[in-house]
Amino acid sequence: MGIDYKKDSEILKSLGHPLRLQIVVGLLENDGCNVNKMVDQLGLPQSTVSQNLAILRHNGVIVCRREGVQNCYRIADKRIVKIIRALNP
Amino acid sequence: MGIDYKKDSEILKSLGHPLRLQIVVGLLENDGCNVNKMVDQLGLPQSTVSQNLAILRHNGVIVCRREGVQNCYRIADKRIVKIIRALNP
DNA sequence: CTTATATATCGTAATATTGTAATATAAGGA
DNA sequence: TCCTTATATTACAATATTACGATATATAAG
Repeated sequence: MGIDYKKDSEILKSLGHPLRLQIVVGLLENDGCNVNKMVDQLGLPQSTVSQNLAILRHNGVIVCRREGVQNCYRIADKRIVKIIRALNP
Repeated sequence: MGIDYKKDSEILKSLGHPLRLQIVVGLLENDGCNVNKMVDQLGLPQSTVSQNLAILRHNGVIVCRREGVQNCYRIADKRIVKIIRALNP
């Protein structure tokens, strides 16, 4: 079996959006973050941030863990970290 | 100065399409390829391949060198190679 | 049970991307 | 110059993505 171009390209497409890339880079620098903290930092509507988090989540770029009332987001795996690091050598 | 999210995300967006990812992976394995060879291998209309090559070219993912009547395409730089490699560890 | 807080999802108009046929351009040979 | 080959660009309908307000859901406290 070779490479799954469809699945792999979906990961890259998820990262291929300035806001989503900024979110993921932020999670790389500051591991574990809830939605409202991101909303404050980014200065965008909560629904916009939440919708883009959902896209990243559905494509396996980030994972979400409930912590009481809040949702704590983190980068899903090392592959994502490597892609981001490869971008800025 | 920090990261240029817009520019970086455009690189990832270019790669975030199954055909374009396949083209770039192909160029990684088989450095230097002209358009008709890709058209034959991919079995898609020449205009589709050419248009997607243009997207990759405009975003700095690949470069093009004239060789007589043909155009020889290659991966633009090491960053792209690293991103592709990071995807399949 | 009501309220407050945190977050997700829905609805939708604006915009962007897609695939492909048709057409244009560029180079080399007859 | 005219023809052929290789490739790029254009035009456009179909489809997908976008941002965001409105609304829904979930949890905890009172």
